[in-house]
Order: sequence, then structure tokens, then C-alpha cells
Amino acid sequence: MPQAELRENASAGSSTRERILHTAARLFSESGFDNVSLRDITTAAEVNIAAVNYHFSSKVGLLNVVFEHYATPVNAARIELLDECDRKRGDSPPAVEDILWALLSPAFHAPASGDEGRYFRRMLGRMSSSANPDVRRILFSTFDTVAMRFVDMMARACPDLPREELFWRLTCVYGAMMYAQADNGRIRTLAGDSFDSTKMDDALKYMIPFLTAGFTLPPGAKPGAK
Amino acid sequence: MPQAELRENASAGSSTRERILHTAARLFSESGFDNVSLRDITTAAEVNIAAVNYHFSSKVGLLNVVFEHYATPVNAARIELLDECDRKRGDSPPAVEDILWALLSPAFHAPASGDEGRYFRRMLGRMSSSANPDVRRILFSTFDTVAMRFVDMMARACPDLPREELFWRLTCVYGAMMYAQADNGRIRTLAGDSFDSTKMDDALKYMIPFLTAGFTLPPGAKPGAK
DNA sequence: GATTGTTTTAAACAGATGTTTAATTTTCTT
DNA sequence: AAGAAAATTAAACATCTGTTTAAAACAATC
Repeated sequence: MPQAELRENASAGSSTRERILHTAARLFSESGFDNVSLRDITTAAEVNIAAVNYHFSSKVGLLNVVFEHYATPVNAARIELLDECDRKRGDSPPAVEDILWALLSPAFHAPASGDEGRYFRRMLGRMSSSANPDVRRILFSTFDTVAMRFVDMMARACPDLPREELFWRLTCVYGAMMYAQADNGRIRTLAGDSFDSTKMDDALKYMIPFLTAGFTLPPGAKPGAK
Repeated sequence: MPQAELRENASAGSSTRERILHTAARLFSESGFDNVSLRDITTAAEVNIAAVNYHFSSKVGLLNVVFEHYATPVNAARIELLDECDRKRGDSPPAVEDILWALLSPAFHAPASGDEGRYFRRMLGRMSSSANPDVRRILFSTFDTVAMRFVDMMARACPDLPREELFWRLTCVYGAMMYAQADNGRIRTLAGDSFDSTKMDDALKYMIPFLTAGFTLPPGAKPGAK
């Protein structure tokens, strides 16, 4: 068993295990899980290929550790903010806007600062519609507990909303969040300008009001939709 | 021996080329492009593996034809509806709700009826955040022309909206659309109920008001966002 | 019925993939 | 310094990938 060892530098002088971890996160974010080979990772990390199986037992094991490493602070921040939503409102239903903030702001801010955070964000967005069973299992199980609490709180915040309408509204929220995280460049291409789509403060500033407006509509779809 | 009747495939009896086409669309929708091998396709279609390269010249060529086949009616329907938006309003800016309808309703309805349409929809959603360069190229180029017209019309419908805010609102719209198409089962799991997420009429009924509400907000993010 | 051109087929190709082995080097403990 | 544990390494593993080959089977035309 490899022994845990604490190093300070992330890039050059860090341990083999850490170099693999960070390089994998970067490459996964650029090209997804299936399109990155272990040789891609070990070459970029300047590490022998057998080191991956030694430290992480398999490629899926490596993905697991990458997720644990980056998702833990996101989950922690979300829990804290959701707790705050409840505390603030007491017995009355929490505010939709606050709950959305609790979901989005940790995802857009917390994972890590600088490039690492951006890597993990893009990786998440990429993998959110992955078809690989291993990826789906890891992705879902990592966020299941907190995500269910988010859904429950949203349902409480909208007590008059039929379950079916809640379902489609949540689809809009999750879709917007994942698409913004994936940052696939599509909208930038279409809008014809060169925005800095990595400014997650802007994403929050503009997306939260957008999603709040949709979610606080009175129940029942407008008949004039077409 | 009438082997056509023995085929489990839905496209039984049709030509080799068509059997490959339909089977590929189905498998791509289930597992994405990279996770489906040519042998998966040719085995399911009960066809020799060399037939793919004979009829489509390569695996990417096959994907290209699948896209052309299913995306053409979507693009046509969108163009018609966008034209109608312009016609209806004359010189005044078109209505956000109508433009969103022109984008979403063909994607949710038009490609094909029954299973085939659902396959292509899921395939699109899956591939929208693919990292495979070939997939991205085909996906983007297929929808580029019409998508740009959609963006332009949205910009005209919201003349006071800063370019940056338009960018993030479009991100919400595209994210919601793609996530609904991908139908990855996440929300169904979280919401704890068994909805029929393939009822695209419901998706339109609930999502268009949601997105319209967000998009018709006055420019400038609310200060109380946090 | 022979001669086209088209389609299908079994087999092999070269390369990439995740994983494992067994030997070696490094690191730590005594 | 000696021995044990941990870490690294080069090499090979079996399997899967998209693609190609060249022969066979089929279809249509004269």
C-alpha cells in the first residue's frame, strides 16, 4: 500500500500519485474519460504507466479518486448553504433563489481555485451526459445525497407545484448548470463574440435570476405557449 | 429461408445500408459514439462488418449520414417556424416565446416518430458535450446555420439586452434543451417518481414558459441575487 | 447464358487499449 | 550499515479497435 505523503507543490516536485491525479483531472476535462488513455496521462505526468494501477488499482479507480478529491468541497459548501436556507426561514418554506444559489454557487466557485477548478467543472459538465456506466455510477453516487436534499427543498419551496411540472423545471435548472460547466464553446461560437465564459461570477449573476424567474412562475403552463 | 422475418431488428427486411443506419442511430443514442464499436453495430444489424466501410466509407462517415438523415427535418421545421415569427410581427421585434417554440418544438417533435425520434434526440443530447473532435464538428456544422439565425432573432427580440447577458441566457436555453433531449434519467432518479420523460408535449408545455420567463426579464441582474 | 457491375463475405491487418508481471531501485526502519 | 517495505520500471499480456483485402455471391444487362 502506498503511504500518504504530503507535498506542497502541485506541479513539478509533487509525488507520483499527485502528479497522476492532477494530470488526469486536466486531461479528463479536455477530452472526457473514454477519450483519454492511461498512456496520455502517464506521458503528460512523466510517470510510468504501471504507476496508475499501483496507486489507483485501475483507470476507473483513478476517476473515483479524482471525483472524491474535487467533489468533496462542493458537497460540503452546498450542505452549508442549504442549511442556511432552512435556518433563515424557520418554518416557512425557503426561498427559491436561495436554494438555487446553494446549488450553483459551490459548483461554480468551490472545487478549487484557478485552473484546477475549471478543469473539474468542465469534466463534470462533459460527463453529465456520458454513456459510460462507470462514469455515470461515480458521477451520480458522488452527488446523490446532496442533490436529493436540493430537490426536496425545492419541492418544499414550491408546495403548489405539481410533481410533473417540478420535474421539467428541475430539468431546466440542471441542464443550464451542466451546460455552463461544460463550457463547450457552442454559444460563444453562435453569439459571434469572444466572452470569457470562465467568469463564473457572471454566470451566477445572470443565470440565477433567469432560473428563479422560471421556477417562481405560478403552477400550470400558460395556454398561449403556442 | 426468409431470414428477414427472423431479424429481431426493427428495420427488418430493409436493405443492408438502412439496417446499418437505423441500428447505428439506436446504439449511438444508448451509448454515445465512442462507446459503440462497429462490431456492436454490425452484429446487432446482422451485417458483415466490412459493409459499414463499403456503404459509408468510415465510422465517422456513418455518423455523418445518421446526422443528415435525422437533422434535416429538424432544420427544415425550425426554418419554417422562424420565418413565421418574422412574418407574424412585420417590422416589430418577434416574440421571445415564439422563437423559443421555433427552436424547441422541432427538436422535440420532428426528427421522426416513435422510437427513432427518441433515439436521435438522446443521441443529440449525449453528443452535445462530447469531446470527440469529429463528433463536435459534425454536430456543430449540422445546426450552425439555423442556430445562428435563432440567436440573431433572439437578439432582435431583446434589443436592450447586453451581449454578455444574452450569452448566459442562451446558455440556459441550450443547456435545458440538450439536457431534456439527453434524458439521462438523473432528474427522474432524484425526484423519486416515475415520470414519462419521453412525453415531449409535456416538455414543451412546461419548459417554454420557464425559459420565456427567464428570457423576458428586464436587463440587468437583480441585486438581491444573494 | 455470358458478361457486366454491385454487393456481401471471411480473414487478416496494424495499432491502441487497460492491465499485469517480475525485476529493479528507492525509501524507511532498525 | 543491513534488511524490509514501498515505489518505480521495462516489457509483455490479451483484447479490442477501425480499416482493408481479395475472393465469392448476387443482380442486371445484353
